[in-house]
Amino acid sequence: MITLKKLAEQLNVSVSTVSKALNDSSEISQETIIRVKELAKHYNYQPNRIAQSLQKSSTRTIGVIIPNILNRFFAKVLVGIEKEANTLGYNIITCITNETLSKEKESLKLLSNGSVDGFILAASEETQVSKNFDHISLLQSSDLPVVMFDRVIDNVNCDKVVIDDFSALQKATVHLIAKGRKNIAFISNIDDLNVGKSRKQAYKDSILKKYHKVDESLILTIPRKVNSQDRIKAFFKANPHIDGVVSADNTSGTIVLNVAKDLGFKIPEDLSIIGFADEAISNLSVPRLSYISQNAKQIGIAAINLLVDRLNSEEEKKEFTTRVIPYKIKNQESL
Amino acid sequence: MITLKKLAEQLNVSVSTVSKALNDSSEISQETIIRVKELAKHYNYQPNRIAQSLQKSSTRTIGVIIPNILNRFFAKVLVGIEKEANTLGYNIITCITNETLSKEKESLKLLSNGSVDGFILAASEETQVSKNFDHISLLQSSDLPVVMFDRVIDNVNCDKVVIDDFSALQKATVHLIAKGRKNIAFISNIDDLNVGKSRKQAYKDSILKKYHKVDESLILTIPRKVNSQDRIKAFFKANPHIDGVVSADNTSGTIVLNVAKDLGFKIPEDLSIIGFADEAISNLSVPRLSYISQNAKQIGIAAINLLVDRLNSEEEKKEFTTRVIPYKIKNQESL
DNA sequence: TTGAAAGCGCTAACAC
DNA sequence: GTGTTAGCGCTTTCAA
Repeated sequence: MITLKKLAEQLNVSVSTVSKALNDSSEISQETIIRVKELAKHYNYQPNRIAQSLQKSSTRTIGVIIPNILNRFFAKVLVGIEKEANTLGYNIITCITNETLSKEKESLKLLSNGSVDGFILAASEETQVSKNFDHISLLQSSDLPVVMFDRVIDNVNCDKVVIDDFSALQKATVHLIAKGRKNIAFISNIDDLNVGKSRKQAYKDSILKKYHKVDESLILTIPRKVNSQDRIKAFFKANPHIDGVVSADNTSGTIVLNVAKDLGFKIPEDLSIIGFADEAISNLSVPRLSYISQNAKQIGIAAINLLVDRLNSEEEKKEFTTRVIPYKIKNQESL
Repeated sequence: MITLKKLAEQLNVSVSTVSKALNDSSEISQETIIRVKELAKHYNYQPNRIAQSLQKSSTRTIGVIIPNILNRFFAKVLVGIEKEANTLGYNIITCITNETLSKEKESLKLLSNGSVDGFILAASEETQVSKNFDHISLLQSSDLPVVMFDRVIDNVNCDKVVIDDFSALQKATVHLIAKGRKNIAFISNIDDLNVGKSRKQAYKDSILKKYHKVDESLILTIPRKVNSQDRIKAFFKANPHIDGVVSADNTSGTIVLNVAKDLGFKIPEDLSIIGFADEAISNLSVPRLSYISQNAKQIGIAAINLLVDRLNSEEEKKEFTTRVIPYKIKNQESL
């Protein structure tokens, strides 16, 4: 590895001269600057990032803690974070908690030793269920800023990025009601999560408002890791009068569509379906699934920007903000 | 941030004593070790990783360069890498090239400045198409080891992890032939890639061997970013005599199944389908898609192990190895 | 215009 | 058993 010292030796100048020259310091003569830069280029010199980090006590690296990268939503958020981070001159270290509290704790601890300048985090399922947030609150005292997204925790004081889940589900449900659907089911495999609860409540409220009662038998909650297809098939066989479905998660909308079709439902004539998804998921079924788009990439971009803003703010203890990213309802084929 | 120095001041001993005590050096008395450790625990002392990295010139961080995290295969490989890396005491910095050569070059360059100890890399589409590999070969000279997986490049000399694509496709095709299928189509949205080419060739060879000629009109290659569903629908309308499909990628199998069903095909009676997928994808359709499983997580685990082995090998220039991870054909519902 | 020296936090060889 | 010192590669103050 080529270092300042080696360049300095070759040029018969001091290390500090080389350093200054490479940084275009006004202290150094043009001539020297050129000589130094030429040699540096010749050896393809890159300043050692670790040394810079130590010196500046700033790593320009962000820790991103995510529950599950196989969930397209999180994968997309990560894409947004990574891309925007790069343009801002940051790298990201990714930790996947696999929805466990222990890995979440460990990841925060392991990276809180100078490895990163801050965190972007979506809480794991286990964290939300167990209501154990000390490891996150504790970060406040280490002056490592945190931005939470999607899986945010009310009790933790930090910048946050969310979508308005409640309103999205309300709008989707009202959509189906407007189509004249009377037996609208709600299907979710994220009933443990805050977002899941909020989405369910929005569904219930909308149904209640229109039909004055909620039929609990039309609510299907599927635990993670259980085979959704079998559950959904049984659910439809038991409730053949269903004429609308609102899905609260990323996968069950597609499965509902295909299962119902297999059972003889015409879509959208007999059954309207809407789920959380994106274009690629929508494209997997015939007809294409109508969906609520969460603008996942935007969420990621907003998160990293909030974080970097805070890193750059002169410690002046800005108020924490919560940014709400707009959602969109897209594609009418299954409505 | 609490440092050795601060601990040393409080304890009225030297920094090196504290350092040695925390590392259980035999030079230090039990009594001191206990005193030091207690104070360290009290302050929740964590050694600064950046300082350690600088001192040891080893970061215990791996750069992972991936074309597209929204592709489930790569997401799964990443899960494998991340988990295994953590057990081995490594962090990973993830870069997503979005299938571009420029981002791939930039990522390698940016991380080759001491940020990481080595790389795990799957080449981008653009890299493979343009046959521009200098940025990868160049790493050899910087003693940063590389392990390539899946999208490997023959001309680059390094450790590699792959599956036997040729054999997998052969086996899948022969499977359909054995079911009596006579008009077997091949569908791929990865025709640009080496793996895509290899899979197509295996299909052709198998068909040729049995039926002595290949009907090129039964081969559908879809460029990335084009809407697969429309293409596949048109393809089936133009070729209603198709009775078998081998899909070379992660998504078209599901789309084929749903499109064909929508056009009136009974599956698997009228049409047998097999694709590259995993359980979750398979589960999205009715009947469930039969699939070739690439054991993506295993690929990731193998890659990080190869890399760490090389990092630990005493520079003795071990031969480069290529590990072939076994694939499996799973689920018979759509066959 | 250039160089010497200190220091970021840590480890390790070498004194004492 | 403990302390001193040097050094990892870099930036930056201060002196020349």
